[in-house]
Amino acid sequence: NSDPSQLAWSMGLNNRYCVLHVQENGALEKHLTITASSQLDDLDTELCILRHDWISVPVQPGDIIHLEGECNAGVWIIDADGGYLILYPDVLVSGTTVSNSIRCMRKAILSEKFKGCEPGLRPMLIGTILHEIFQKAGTNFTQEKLQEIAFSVIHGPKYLKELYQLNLKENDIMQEIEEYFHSFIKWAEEFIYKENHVCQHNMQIKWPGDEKDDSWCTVKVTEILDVEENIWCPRFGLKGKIDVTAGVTIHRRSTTQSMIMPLELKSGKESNSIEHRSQVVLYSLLCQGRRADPEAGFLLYLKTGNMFPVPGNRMDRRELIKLRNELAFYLLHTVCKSDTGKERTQLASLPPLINDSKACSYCSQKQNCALYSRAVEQQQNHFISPDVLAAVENETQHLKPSHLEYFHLWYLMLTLESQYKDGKKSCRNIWMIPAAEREKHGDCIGNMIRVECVQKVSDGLYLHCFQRKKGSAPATTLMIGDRVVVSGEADSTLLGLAIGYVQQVNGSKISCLLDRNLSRIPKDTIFRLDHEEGAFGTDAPLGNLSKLMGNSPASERLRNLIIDFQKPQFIQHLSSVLPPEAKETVANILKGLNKPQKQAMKQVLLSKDYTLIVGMPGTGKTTTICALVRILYAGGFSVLLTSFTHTAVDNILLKLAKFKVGFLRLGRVQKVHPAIQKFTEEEICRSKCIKTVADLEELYRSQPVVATTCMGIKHPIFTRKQFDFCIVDEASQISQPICLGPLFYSIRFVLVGDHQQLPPLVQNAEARDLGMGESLFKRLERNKNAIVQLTVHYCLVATYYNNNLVYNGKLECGSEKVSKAIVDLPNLKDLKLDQKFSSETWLKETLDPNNPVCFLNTEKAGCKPSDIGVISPYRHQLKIITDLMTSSFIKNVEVNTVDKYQGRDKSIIIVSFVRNNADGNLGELLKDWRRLNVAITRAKHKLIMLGCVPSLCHYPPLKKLLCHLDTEAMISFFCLPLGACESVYRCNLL
DNA sequence: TCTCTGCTCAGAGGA
Repeated sequence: NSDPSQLAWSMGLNNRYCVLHVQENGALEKHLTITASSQLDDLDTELCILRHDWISVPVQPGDIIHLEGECNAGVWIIDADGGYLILYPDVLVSGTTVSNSIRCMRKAILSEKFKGCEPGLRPMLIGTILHEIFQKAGTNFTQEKLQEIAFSVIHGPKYLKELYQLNLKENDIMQEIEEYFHSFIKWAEEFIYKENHVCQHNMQIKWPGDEKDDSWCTVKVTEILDVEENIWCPRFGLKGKIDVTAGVTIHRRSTTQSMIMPLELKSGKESNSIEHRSQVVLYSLLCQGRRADPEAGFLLYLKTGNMFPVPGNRMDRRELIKLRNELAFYLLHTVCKSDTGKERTQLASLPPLINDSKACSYCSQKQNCALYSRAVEQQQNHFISPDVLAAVENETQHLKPSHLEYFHLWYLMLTLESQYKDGKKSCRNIWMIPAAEREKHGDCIGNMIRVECVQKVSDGLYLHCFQRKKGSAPATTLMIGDRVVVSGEADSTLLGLAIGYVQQVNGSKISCLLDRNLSRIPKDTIFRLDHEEGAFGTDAPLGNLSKLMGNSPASERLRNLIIDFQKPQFIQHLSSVLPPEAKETVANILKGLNKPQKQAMKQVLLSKDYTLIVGMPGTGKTTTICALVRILYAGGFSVLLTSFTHTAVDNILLKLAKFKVGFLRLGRVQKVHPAIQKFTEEEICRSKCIKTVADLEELYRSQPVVATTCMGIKHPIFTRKQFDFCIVDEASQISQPICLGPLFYSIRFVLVGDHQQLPPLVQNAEARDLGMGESLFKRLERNKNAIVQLTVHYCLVATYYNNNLVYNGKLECGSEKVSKAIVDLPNLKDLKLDQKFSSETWLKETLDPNNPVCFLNTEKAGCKPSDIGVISPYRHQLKIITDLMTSSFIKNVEVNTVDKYQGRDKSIIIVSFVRNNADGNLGELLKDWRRLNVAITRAKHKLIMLGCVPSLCHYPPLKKLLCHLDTEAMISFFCLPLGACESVYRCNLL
């Protein structure tokens, strides 16, 4: 518990404590022994007494809390009349989540877990657009102006995709929007302050702290200070966006008061419901993260133009904070360890089911609710009422026990894995760790001021430029394209001002594209830019899992194939698959392929369910996929092409672009390979001037080949388009719930991979033990009839050693030419090695094309291997190599990890094994034979390996490799002399 | 022990 962040802010406004001890004191009180010190042996403790219904706060020893109220002689009293306790204040809960939890806390938690599971609805889109029109109007509410704004918003690029998704045309909603305008204008006339205009509207407000009953006031909005203001408030553990932040004058009892208040817009029915009012109460709390307590806010119904004042009463605030505490508890305690600590971690129960058949029948989370209850909580279900149990059964009756088990296991593994990551990359670092401290790790840049003007790029996209106030910028990992959070430094009221991406890094200047315009913030404000790594979201995989459990034919089919291992079916004859007019084109494409590749094409065409293509290194996987897409395209089929990473997707597209196959690339342009960017949706829309839903529909309809990452399937195109085939490349590296995503949108699928290479990365040991590293590719491999193997390789080096070691001699050589291929080094003769190297024969030998595999033994030399190499298992090693290369002006040599090299190759590869010690300690990374396999199969013509032979021999697979190379006399071993390191990376100059 | 890619977000209404 020496976490320095616990100490920060423990005094003053942010009374942050660690709970040491909890004592129930009868039914009326709970006593917490608390300390503001991080030193647990420190006796500096205080007492916090919880009374009344605060007793129910689920606080435990070890918890971090924040206290509001008064402390007298080391004693805090939190009761119905005074004080608040905020549990886990660093867990920021959004305002809507809290107000959603009023009726059903279980639903609020489920909505957090299964974000984005709910389909977009028409009233929601109308609501969003109305918000934007209102916010853009500022204080100019005339019919003409509103009409003009509405037209540009509806016909602008922002909502085009959403209109497509809901199958709406621009005119369909324009009319509905216009119906609101007279209410907008009515509101403006009543409330917006104008000179020489007597505003006569009065309203009744019972102000917090008013002793008398209601009092009448006149309310005028004098200024719109901000729209969509983003506030993070660790004081109350809340976050949210405020529709409109308004300067308001309130005239009552002959005094006039000016305040900054939140205004919440609602476009639906004028319900004045508890949820709506609660949202405003929460925003009045949230505002205190940035300015003085507004004590109240307003609820404005756009349909009628009526505005209601919502005071932030103590009672309402107290109840909402208690709800927030409970939510934070459930969000944090997702698993429970058994008492013995030896048993498996279990998933915790969610908040209990409510017994309200009407509310439940409308609930958007009812399927997930029932699913979790059946699959996870079944043991604890015995105290549920029979009718609720019946509803749960009914909602999940289409699922077999095997399906519930699959859901349970994956939910648990995903939870374990996300917990592991949450600790390190939490956004709380922004307010808990000073910028200077975070700078040391390269995660942040502080002491920045804004320079130059803010440029509006488009709606909600503003280019800002920051510069270090004094001196140069520190070494940072911040790179172009990284997500950053901009906050005020040393000013806790300016947390999370804007979020965006790094556009350019130029010495001490950094430009960022941000979601908000910061030009209104005082010029001398000092900012910090924090790198937002973003916790690995479980929402995408959980969403896919939830969908897999859905009661639809597509989900049922995938459940049968994936969970129950139903045998994939194939039809008998090709003749019925391809239209006659495509046969010639297909035959031509097939001509360029070898036998197993042709077999793969055939198998895919004959498949009714799925095909697995095992592509061992150098067997032309990319070529095969490319040919497959061309054949399917020629046959008139639509194809969805995906992989986990952008790089892998573009790898195939680069090859495909050479043929006459058009395709649509989805995804953020900055992440796409420059040569492929012209195929992205954004670029096509720009070049073809696509501005209407009809045009967009035509674009989507006209593209039979669509390529994106597995995570890119949230795109609207997938709500309306089905594909004949889905191809997933590098499938052996993708975890099951992610790989599932694209499969919902096609009739058949093809997984391409090689399970002898690296599996999906899993960090949590328990999740790994439970099988989280098993890819869908691996899982389905038990159905042998679905597998085709590409066995003819086009990579010389692979044959030399790897074949017999890993693939049991299955690989055969593609051609005579391949087996004799050597690297072409035309300038080798002319290469004038430095004087000091001329006598060193090892370098010449290493470069000799007739020595295709070399092992440079560093044992005798005692040289630091950290000076050499292109591929290495270790990041640190790569950093050192990169720095050395930069200082010697060697450019364009790709230095990367083994993991990142998977799926790619180069003519010459230098592998640096690094490990060199006497005790045989190899570390975990090199122990994975699959990583070794990847490392040594990346070279097409020449492989140079560097390592300490005696050290590496401690590791069986590597020893086997070395012995094999030795006995077959396929390898050239060289011992390095002292100081030879530098010259080795000079090889790359060739 | 040291391998890391994807993702805006919070809130848009309904009953």
